[in-house]
Formats: sequence, structure tokens, C-alpha cells
Amino acid sequence: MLSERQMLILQVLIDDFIETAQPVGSRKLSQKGNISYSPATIRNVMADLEEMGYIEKTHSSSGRVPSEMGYRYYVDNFIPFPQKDSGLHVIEQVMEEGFVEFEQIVQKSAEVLSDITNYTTIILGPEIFETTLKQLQIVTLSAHTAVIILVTNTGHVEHRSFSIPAHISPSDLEKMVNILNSRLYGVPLVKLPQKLNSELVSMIRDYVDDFETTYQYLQSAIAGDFPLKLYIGGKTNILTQPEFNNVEKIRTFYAMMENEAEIAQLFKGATNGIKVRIGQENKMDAVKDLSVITSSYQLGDDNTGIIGLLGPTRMEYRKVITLLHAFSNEMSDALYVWFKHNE
Amino acid sequence: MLSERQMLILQVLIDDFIETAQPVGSRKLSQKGNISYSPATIRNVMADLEEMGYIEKTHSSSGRVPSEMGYRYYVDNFIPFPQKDSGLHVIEQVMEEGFVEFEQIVQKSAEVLSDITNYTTIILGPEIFETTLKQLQIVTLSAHTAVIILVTNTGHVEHRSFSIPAHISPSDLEKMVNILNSRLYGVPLVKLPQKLNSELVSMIRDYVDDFETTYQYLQSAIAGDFPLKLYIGGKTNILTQPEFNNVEKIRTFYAMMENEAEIAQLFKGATNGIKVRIGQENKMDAVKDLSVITSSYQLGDDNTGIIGLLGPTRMEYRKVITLLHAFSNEMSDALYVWFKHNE
DNA sequence: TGTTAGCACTCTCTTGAAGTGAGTGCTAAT
DNA sequence: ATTAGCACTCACTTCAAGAGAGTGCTAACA
Repeated sequence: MLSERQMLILQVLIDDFIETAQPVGSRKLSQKGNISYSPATIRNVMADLEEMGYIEKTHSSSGRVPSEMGYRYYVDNFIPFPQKDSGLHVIEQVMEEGFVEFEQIVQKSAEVLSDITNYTTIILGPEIFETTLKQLQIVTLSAHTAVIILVTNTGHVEHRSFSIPAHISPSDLEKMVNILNSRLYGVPLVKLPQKLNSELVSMIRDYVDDFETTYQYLQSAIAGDFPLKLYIGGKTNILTQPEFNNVEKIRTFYAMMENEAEIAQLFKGATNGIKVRIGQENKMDAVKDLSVITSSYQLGDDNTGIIGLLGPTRMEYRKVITLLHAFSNEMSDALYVWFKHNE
Repeated sequence: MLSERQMLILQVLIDDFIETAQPVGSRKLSQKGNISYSPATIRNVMADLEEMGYIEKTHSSSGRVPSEMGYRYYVDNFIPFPQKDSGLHVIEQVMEEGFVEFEQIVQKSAEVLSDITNYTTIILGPEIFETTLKQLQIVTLSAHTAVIILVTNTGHVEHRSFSIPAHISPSDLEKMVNILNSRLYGVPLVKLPQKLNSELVSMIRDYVDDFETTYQYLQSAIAGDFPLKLYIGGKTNILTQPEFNNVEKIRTFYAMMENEAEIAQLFKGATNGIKVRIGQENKMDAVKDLSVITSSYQLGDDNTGIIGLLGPTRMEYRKVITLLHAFSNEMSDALYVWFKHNE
């Protein structure tokens, strides 16, 4: 349990370090408006805080720097729960610029968020979790190849090409599309393979001559992993952070950013409210010295998407949390309107 | 006109610098196997080469470094025209790994190429130039919104969502799709807007009640720029090059890589054979101290795509040119087979 | 006459010493 | 309980010295 004074010092120290990225000394703290102790007193307090593990020295006679534990305390205790309305209207602003398509708006929002914060923004569309199939179509390109197109209820389009089995006739193909459409309408994309295996096997068997090969092809066409839809903004903004001053760090960061599956890992378990993960609290090695702040947004009644900001542990937590809270509300509202409009 | 000896020195010097990235001195050159002159003699030759502008000093008593003019001479004179078959089979290798879709194969090839060279690979699909419309479909998501889907002859799928004008009826929509399909089949994507403006205006006017709004919506749905399809590999590989040792360079490089339109600019005028652009020869500022090597590949009879490698001016030109030549042949061959199969 | 050995010179880079400054911990006085 | 004072530590800067790699020029050589 920290005393009033310890808390004051800790908070002001972290605030200062977040701003300047420089170790903070006792003299500097004593000059701050809201602190009225002499440097010597502050040194005593800092010695205590260091012993408890909230702050650290970079070398024996340096100023102090927050530890991850310090940041954790800071986030848990010094940041008020964000107000409902921050007066920030990113989406409105983006839409004024004339973007009409849903995906464009999200992408642009990610960029705006990054420009405001100088961190990297990642928005995970809700489609992964719960979007459902609206329509399925097969377009034949030639006698041997075709493209299967899946349209979701959010207007997202997935497609993959496949070879048409030799034995199957155009009319069989059409029949199959009809069956699939009637039976798979409204099914969440992620459950397609399962559904295909359980209910549809017998139907296809009845209608189609060469069951085995057809089924196999169908499965490979539908059942593969659906790529996650990620919207990333400000991959270069983050380079302005002094923490990214050596090439090796930049390398591991960008290596991670190239791998979308890995990025999605970051968001595991972040499905609800605002979550802050500081440094080592992240399980992934590539972000062990970064912080990840995630916030969820609502799509309809039970679908959620995630918005994340990625920056150094020395992050402007206060600002970012407010911002993210406001923005995810905005997203939810915008999507609510959009959904109503589409019903 | 360079003498035999000058050419020898220049070539060996550049070879060495490409390998080591260190300024090359006369002593070092004299120890090379194929050079039998003393350091003093070599110094005289280097003084001449410097006067002519082929090599430079980094400071008054340093070894020499090739100038861009030197690299140009090197590329034009010291690199034999690549052999037909290099024995390298990237695509085969990639396909053995089990990738089936066209786009996946190209993407993976880009990555392999980058891993071999440690430069960044960019492959520009042929679809931009000459792919034609195979089928057009409209899927309605709700009373007010729909997705328009364009499938090309290469199996590429483009889609964008739009709002359905209030006055238009489902049957009108269907009629329109039929008209569009019959009239736009086989038309190159890039010519769609034009075609729409010229031939189709009157037809739509006849069939559809509220011509004005319908036409306007259709145009916005079809006529926007089609995003280029770029396959990029090894964005992080290039960071291993010693030239990328400061954050500012990395920043401008990645800033460019985020902008696909800008990347495509790089490839202007590179539609035929192998082209090497060294440093300032590039018009774009972001690559003024890099080299770009491009090679074209054939798709069918008259469509071409482009493969590019991006690296420091100190590039392994010999190796890269051979590699790129072989790989673009491979691509052409693979696409030829693919096309025959699809006819 | 082309080549090379020799030498003075230049510039970078490394090393170490000295000095500066920011910061600390401890002790004693208030 | 707080703070002034002081000795101490460590990083960083500056400077000089020396080493090393390289050059250009001149004179000797084959």
C-alpha cells in the first residue's frame, strides 16, 4: 500500500517520463508545481519506491525510470475511467472527407488514430467472429477452373479459386450452389466447414453423381482458414518514438507486422472493454517491450470487434485510453446506424 | 573510352565493394588474384578513374567507392546477357510446398526471391493492364445496400459496396445486371468506365425508369480506380543491408512501401525486358539512393506483368539480373501452362 | 617509357585522461 | 519529519596522442 506522498511522486514521475523519455531526477521533481518537497525528501521517497519495485535506475547515479510494475500501478490507479463523450469525432471527420465504403472508413480511421497518437493502430473487423454467409456464388472461368465467392452480411467478400472436378457437369454445379445457398444462408463463416461436414454430406450425395471428388473439392474451397481482415494504420508513425532508435528493434517489429496471424494473437482474450497489456504482460516475444491497449466495439447485439494501439511501454496511457474509449463508442454507434439501415 | 587495365581495375573494385560495402584501397586490389600490378600503379589508374567520374573517395585519404556512373558502366559492360536457363526453379519449389492458388504462388515467389537476395521484391500482377471482365454480379445485402462483384478472366475478384437508389426495383436491378453482363463481357477492367459512358448510357436509359440516379450510382460503383494488385516480399529483409543503418532512411523507405500507387510509379516504362535504374536515375525521391531492377513477364500473348527488386545502389547486379531473368521466364512459362489449361 | 619503391602527408578511428554535470545516499542539523 | 550539505558515482563530452589505412608525388628502375 502506497502513502499519499509516494503516490504523488510516482504519478508525477511517470507523467514526466512519458513526456520526455528521460530519467527523472529528484531536483526536477521538486520543481514541479504540485510538489512542495525538497530534492532530498523526494530522494528518500524514490528510494522507497525503488525498493518496492515501482521505479528503477538506469545506472547507479541516474534519475529514475518507471518499471513495468510502476506503469501497471499508474494505469490501475491514476487514470480515471474515461468520460462517455470526449468530443472527438474521428469517424464523422473521416466521412466528411468523402469516404463511402465501410472498409475504407475503417482503414482511414485507423490512420487518423495513428496520426493523433503516433502509435500503430490495428483494427480487427468483427467478421472473423460472427459474420454470416449472405450468398454463395460460383463463377466458372473455364472448363476446369472456377471461383467460389462468399458474400457476408457485412458486405465483406471472400473468394478463392479451385479446379472443377472432371466428372461434374454444369447443371450439377448449379444444383449444388442452390443447395449450398439454401442451407448455408445465415451460417457464420467460421462454422461453414463444420456445417458442411454434418448436414450437407447426405444432401450432396443424393444430388450429385460423383460424390467423393466433388465433396473433397468443395471442402477445400470452403473450409480453408478465412483470412483475418485487419486494418492497420501508422506502421511508420511508430518510428518517431525514441524507443525505436535501433535497427534490430525496428526489424522485429516489422517482422511481426508482416504476419497477420501473429498480430491477431495479440488480441486474444481482449473481447470486452478496455485492456492494457504492458511489456512482459504480453505473451508474444515480439512485443515484450511494447504495450498493447485494446478496446472492443459492438456490431449489432453480440458481435464484437477489437481496436488496438501498439506503442512503447512509455505510452501516453491517459490520452490513449480516453481516445480509444471514445473511438470504440463511435465505431459501435456508426455500425449500429449502418446495421439499422441494412435491416 | 576505358583501357583494358582501367576496366579491369574498375570491375574488380566494384565487385569487391559490392561484397564488403567498404571503400577499396590500392593495396587490397593489388592482392586480388587477377590483378598483378603494384599498389602504386593501381593508385595511378584509380586517380584516372576518379577523374573520369567512375569512382569516388569518401574523404581525402580513403579508399575508393563506385559512383553511380561507375555502377552504370559496370552494369552495361561487365554483366553478360543472362543465360536462358539458370537451373533455378522458384515456382516449382513453391508449388511443391503445396500452394495451389495463383495469388498465393505469386506472393510466395516474391518472398522466396527476397530471401535469396535480401532485397525487397515487388511483383505487379498483369491484371492491371489487360485483364478483362468475366462476370459481373450484384448481391443485395438489404433493401438499401448491395455489393457489386467483378470477376476477371484471371480469376481475380474485385468488389465494392454501394447504396441502392431508392427508386430502383429488384427487377430493374436484375435487368441491368443482365445488360451489363452481356455488354461488358471481355472488356478490360480499365476500360469499363469509358465503355459505360459511351455505349451503355442509351441502353440503360431505355430499360430503367429513374435513369439519372441509377446511372450515377452505377458509375461510382464501377468507375473508381481499381486497386493495383501488388505482391511484395521481404520488406524486412532489406533492413539487413548496411545501407539501412539509420532510422530516417528506414522511415522514408517504409513510408513509400505503404503507398501502393507510389510503388507502381516505380515501374513506369519498365514494360519490356530487364531494366536497371541506379540511384538518381530513378525519378522518385524515395528511391534516389536505391537501385531498382525490373523484369517483365508474359501473360498470354500481349499482357505483361512486372517483377522488381529494390535494394541499395550497392546491389549484386550480376546475381540479381541472372536471377530475375530466369524467374520472369519461369513466370511466363507457368502462366502459359495455366492459360492453356483454362482455355 | 611504363612500373614501382619510398616517403611525406591526410584523414578517420580508437584510446585514455581529465573535466563536467546530473544524480544519488547518507549524515547531521533544523 | 524535513532538509541542507557533502562525498561519491557514473555517463558523457572534450581533447590529445597514436595507430592505421590510404593517398599523391617523386625518383629510381627494367
